[in-house]
Order: sequence, then C-alpha cells, then structure tokens
Amino acid sequence: MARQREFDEDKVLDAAMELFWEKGFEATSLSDLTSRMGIQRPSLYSAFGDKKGLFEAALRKYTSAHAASIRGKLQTNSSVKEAFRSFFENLVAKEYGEDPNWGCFCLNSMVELAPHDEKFAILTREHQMYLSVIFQETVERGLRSGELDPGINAKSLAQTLVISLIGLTVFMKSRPERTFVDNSVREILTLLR
Amino acid sequence: MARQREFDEDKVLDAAMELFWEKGFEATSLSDLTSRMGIQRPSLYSAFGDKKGLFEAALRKYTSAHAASIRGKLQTNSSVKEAFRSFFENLVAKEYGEDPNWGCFCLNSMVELAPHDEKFAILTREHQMYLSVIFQETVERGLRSGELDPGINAKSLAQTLVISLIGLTVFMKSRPERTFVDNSVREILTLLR
DNA sequence: ATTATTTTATACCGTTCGGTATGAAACGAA
DNA sequence: TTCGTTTCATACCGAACGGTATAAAATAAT
Repeated sequence: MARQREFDEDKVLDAAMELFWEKGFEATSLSDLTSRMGIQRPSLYSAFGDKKGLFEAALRKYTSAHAASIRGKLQTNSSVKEAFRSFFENLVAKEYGEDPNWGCFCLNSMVELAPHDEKFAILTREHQMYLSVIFQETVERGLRSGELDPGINAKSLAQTLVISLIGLTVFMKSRPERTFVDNSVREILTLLR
Repeated sequence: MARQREFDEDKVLDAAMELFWEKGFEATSLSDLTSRMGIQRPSLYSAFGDKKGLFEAALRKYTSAHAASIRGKLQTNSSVKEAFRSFFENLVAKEYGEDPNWGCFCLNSMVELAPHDEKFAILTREHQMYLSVIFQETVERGLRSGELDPGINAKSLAQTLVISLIGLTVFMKSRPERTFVDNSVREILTLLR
C-alpha cells in the first residue's frame, strides 16, 4: 500500500558499476552517480544506504558475473590447454580492442581500497581465491584426462595462473605494446606442460 | 639576493611520496600533504606547481629509486636463479612483514591514473619496461654463464617475470594467505630452467 | 473518496576541496 | 642602511563534496 519504485534497482546498479569501474571510488561523485543512474539522491540513499554501500553492491554484482563468465569460458573447450590458451588470448584481444581500458573492477578496488578497508580486502581477496578454485578444477580435469603432466601440482599452477591474470590485467591498463603481453601469455602457458 | 628556502625540497618530496603511496592521488588532500610535509600551501605550489605536479615529482622519484634498488638486488648474487629466487622471496617476506602494506606506488598509480591520463600511462608503463630490461640483462647473464637453458628466450622470460611481479604485488595488497603467494613464487621460478 | 505509506523532486546543510591574494619576514646587493 | 626580491604564514576564494530535511506526487487498502 504505497507508491511503487520508478527505477529498476538492477539497472541503476549496473550504471553505478560502470562508473565506479571506470573512475574508482574516490573520483566518482554522487552527482556523477545520480546523473548516470537516472535517479535522485534520496532514491539512491534509500536503496543502497550510502556511497560505500552502493560501491559494495556494485562490486559484488561485478565479481559474481565475472566469476560466472570465466567459469563458462573455461568449460567450453574440452582441451584444458586450449581452454586456457583461448581464455588468455581473448582477454588480451578484448583489452586491446576497447579504448580506453578500465581493467578489472575487482582489481581496481583491491588496489584502491583493500589496504584501507578490511571489508574490501576480504571481498577482493575472496574473489581471487574463487578464481583460483575455478582454475584448479580446470587443471584437475586436464590431469584426469591425461592431457596434462601428472607431475603438475594443480593448486600451485592454478594460483600462479591467477597471479599471471592479475599481472596481465593491471599491466594492460598502461597500454603497453602488445608483443610484451603476447610474449608473456605464451610463456605462462608453457607452465601447462 | 633574496630570502632562502626553509625546507629541503627533497625531504618534503619524500613526505609527499609516502602519503600518495599510501592513499593514492584522489584520496590525498592538500591539507594532508601540507601537514605531513611540514610546509604551507604557497610553498608547495611554488615548488611543485600543483597537486598533480607534486604527484608526478613524487612518482618519478619513486620509480627511479625503485629501479635502482631492484637492479642492485639482482646484481649481488652470482647465480641468476638464486638472484631471482631471493628477489621474489624477499619481496614476499617484506610485504608480509609490514602492516599494513601499500604495495608499489607505481602500480597503484597505474591502476588509478593510467587510463585517465596519458602522461601517467607512459610514466608507469616505461617503468615496467625498464624493469623488464633489468630482468632481461640478468637472464642473459645466466645464459652466457651457461647456468640457464640455452633454449630460453631472455626477453619473453623477463617480460613474464615482470607480469608475475605485478600480479604478486597487487594480490598481496589484499593480504592473502602466504602459502598462495609462496606456491606461485615457486612455480614462477620453474620458468628459469 | 479518504487515508496511510512510500517514493519522488527540490532545495539545502555544513564541511572540505584545490588553489590563491596579501602582506609581513628574511635575506643579498648596493 | 636601504632597497629589491623571494619565501613565509594567514586568511580567504568559489566550487564541489557527501548527505539529508521537506513536502508534493503517487499508490493501495479501507
């Protein structure tokens, strides 16, 4: 028995996510947000609490979608080596296709907020842990099928691939020459012997 | 024929560097800066131009010292494998010793500013390029001495080590369990076969 | 139609932002 | 000592910040 919302909470959260992803937490103002989200301040505050609450909601939505996307990409290919190869190569191709390139929202947040806010340290760290589990499951699939060398330590390799993914993603924010990144990808993939 | 400066430009720049390193560009206010640097605003503006000019001066000072430090560490050990091993292990030990952990000022800046400011994209990218040259020279030393497998591509390996360094440094900002990082370091070092 | 409840839009709050005008204090040269 | 120059400290600028008080508009139940 009341007035109904005129905005779709999920839609405006996407708009906020884009903005935070692009500019980070501090550099994004409430005026930026309300104008891009198409709602007024009181609506924003009643729906998400405050600026940091909105940021957290946006980041949680991002990590959830990001993890699902990566899991999907790694499952499409029956060959594990091929799956990782196309995953990393598509990652690079995508970042060089877009201009400019905002990197990964979760890593941006890890750099900006994790050392100052334990909640975001946990949130961003747990996302990387989850990615390492996805990677590990994929490596173990390759071990079971015999595609990968049985001497491989699935967990260590998966964790190293996460570190490599982070390094590549962050470094590409500075738009280095593509050969640098291509060389690294090729080298990293040799760990999947 | 005039009044002399009462502050040491190099000293106050160090103070600014620490603050920007810790909090980033946006989250650091001029009041933060002047209070930590121990000078007044007009002195800051006359010496460094504006906030971004001060930030750039601080970052240049950081990258220069950072590169020299890394070059020094890699030269101390006659064994190249041992040099990289101790380099990465000390990196990890140092980050876990300090609490909290501000990561690398250059990488923090790459994430926060590179996509929005071409000057900082270049500055941070060039620093990584320089690190890759230092790494490459070290790998080539190992090739010449016969310590490393002649099949190794020095440039690709060096670039991959830079990517790994970036990934490790950024990930450690979220204070993950140390075994994760240790596993990755061990795995990465296997590339130095 | 009236009423209770929620969301909307506007306008505003005190605070802090990056940056600067101003004049006194401290020098070196004459 | 006087003068010209530079740096110092203070105080201030308009603008933007994150957040909220207020009341009109819109709904569903009575």
